Amino acid sequence: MTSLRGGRAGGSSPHRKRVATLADVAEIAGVSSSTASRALNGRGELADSTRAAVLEAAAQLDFRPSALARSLRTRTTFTVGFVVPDVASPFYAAALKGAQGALEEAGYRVMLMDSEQQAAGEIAALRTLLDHQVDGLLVATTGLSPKRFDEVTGGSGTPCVFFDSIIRRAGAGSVGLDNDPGMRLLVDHLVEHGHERIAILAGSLAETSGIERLRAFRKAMRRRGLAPRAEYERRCRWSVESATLATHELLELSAPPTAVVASSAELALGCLAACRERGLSLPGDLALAGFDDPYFGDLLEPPLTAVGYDPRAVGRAAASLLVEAMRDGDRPYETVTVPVELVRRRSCGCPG
Amino acid sequence: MTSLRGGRAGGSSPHRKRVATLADVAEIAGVSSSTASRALNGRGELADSTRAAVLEAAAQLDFRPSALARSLRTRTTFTVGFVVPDVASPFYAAALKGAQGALEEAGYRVMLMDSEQQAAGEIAALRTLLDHQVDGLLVATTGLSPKRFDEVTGGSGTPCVFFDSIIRRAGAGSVGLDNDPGMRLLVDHLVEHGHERIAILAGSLAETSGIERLRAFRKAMRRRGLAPRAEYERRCRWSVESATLATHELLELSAPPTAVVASSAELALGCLAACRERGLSLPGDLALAGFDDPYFGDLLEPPLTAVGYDPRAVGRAAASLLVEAMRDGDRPYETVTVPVELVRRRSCGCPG
DNA sequence: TTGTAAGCGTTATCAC
DNA sequence: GTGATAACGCTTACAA
Repeated sequence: MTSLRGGRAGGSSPHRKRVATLADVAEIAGVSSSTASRALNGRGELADSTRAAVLEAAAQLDFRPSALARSLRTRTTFTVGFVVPDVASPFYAAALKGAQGALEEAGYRVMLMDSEQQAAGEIAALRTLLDHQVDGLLVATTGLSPKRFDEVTGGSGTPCVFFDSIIRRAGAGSVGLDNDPGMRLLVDHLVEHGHERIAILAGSLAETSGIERLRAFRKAMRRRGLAPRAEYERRCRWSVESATLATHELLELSAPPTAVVASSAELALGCLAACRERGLSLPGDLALAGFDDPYFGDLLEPPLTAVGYDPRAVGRAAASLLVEAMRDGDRPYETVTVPVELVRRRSCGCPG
Repeated sequence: MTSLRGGRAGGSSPHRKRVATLADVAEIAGVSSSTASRALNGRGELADSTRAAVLEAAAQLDFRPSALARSLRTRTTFTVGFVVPDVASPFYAAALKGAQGALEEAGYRVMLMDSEQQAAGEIAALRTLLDHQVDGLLVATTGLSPKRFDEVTGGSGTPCVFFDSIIRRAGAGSVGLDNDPGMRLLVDHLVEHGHERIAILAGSLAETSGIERLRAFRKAMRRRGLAPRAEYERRCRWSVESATLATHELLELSAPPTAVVASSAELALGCLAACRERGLSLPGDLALAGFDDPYFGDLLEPPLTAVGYDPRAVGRAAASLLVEAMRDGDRPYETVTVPVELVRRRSCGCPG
């Protein structure tokens, strides 16, 4: 196959026929490039014959307009930036997929950046995206301060919609989850199973979902007459490993909890892993319920009781909000909340 | 908050200070824009004092060069296109993450497209990416013909590296998995557990991994003196649902298999789900082993025996190959194969 | 209905 | 060393 690459005159690839430009199309069609442009974009009135000629020339040359040149001129890229702490997380991957679909329908492409759960990464991502003149931003922040966020994006006026984790007083809208009711569902359910010593694997408190879920947990506990105990609140990074560690710590307490609530799918998985390492069986030795119902939640051992929601809907909603904001810069701030529901499976103590 | 948006002179956003351009920097520094450009890019020799002045002006204005304009001029975007059948699949999500890391290090950004497991989607994705003049392509093809692929990308000469699924005689390189040895590992192991009636949940045969794994399965069976039976070969789409269905069909055969090999994580999960629906218990009623070890494989019931590998390494390797190809267009075609290993857990019949 | 010309924000070539 | 000037490929007033 290397022999195929033999030809070398003019460029690295033998097949590279200099790609056609608008001027080429115009020339072949025998018109000026402005006319060609109009014909191709359906703007202005032109003679049917002219339009046909241009279209034919374009087809003949397999003309593809340069998105770069067009964007430079029109100051619109039809590209939106998507920033998440971790694309490999099932939640963000699904949200991305949902957003993709909605954006594509509206004619937008997505440029993806992974902040690696770090403020510095997020800032770099935003900078890059703005340098590329994205028309809008979809971000699940790792917890930037409003001030910092403004410093980075302030000048551009690029609309931004937050999802999952929000920056206050910033952006054109946000979509979040029903964190408070969700947590309450979890706690109430565990309490109904007779638990009182309930611990929480909380996520990073730099992020909205981390904070809100922890607060909601405390509130739900109090509402049930249960005092939240500091040693039962375990702050983790949003990773399986981090939760495994935290669960071990919890289980080594002199009065270990009888149930735990995990703030995310990763954290629930970590809890499961820790129990397996210790030879504990759920829900007998420890009951577990999580916020986030991963698509394989049903196939785990034990099947995971969790608060579920449609992660794609989150992405989709955020994308819709953004599209609206991009089309009309002066819309009021809008918030969407995606509903959640309790999925009872065995890990909490419910029958299989 | 709406009240904050009051100011209206000059634009939709009150804060939008017209972003600085190179010309602005040049003016403040008291030099021409060519000099400013050189100073900022460290090209050519210039007086230290001049460089300092330019740098200061740039800092003062918070100057950010327009990636668009630069790309238009230099014909390089430092962007690579990434095309996969389904971003939400854990494998592709992980591969993406791996590629991201490697590309970012080399100074590239990624533009992501989801082909939705369809040739049409893939073609559209490639077109869009090329319209944006990406410098390179990373694609897990859904099975385009070499001809079709060439028609779409041919003119551009843009280097392309395939991963997971390959198009023959196309692209600058590819990274795949050790499909043949992997399948053999799976089949041999099941045979050692005493199975003879082994079925396969094969993926789409339009894709390399689907075909190669099916072929490898047959080969491994024959090597063990077992004749592959047509009714034990079930072709699926790469989805949990599709595999659930196929498993039910398998189980309704008059002589159902005693073991099944799944060609991907999704397919293994589908098999698990079907068994659960039928109240069957693994590995007693049916043994299962899969190609692909999802990160939660250990926490399933039963824990999944599988051929595992590092999905991020796949992305990373593909990205490295691509970076090399982008830097030097005339490198010979290169292939990387990522090794696999058998992870014995309980679903095959091994002790927990 | 169509053409001319200016310009989007850079970098590259060539003088000075 | 530094500055004009001409692209890069497109859109869009403004003229004709």
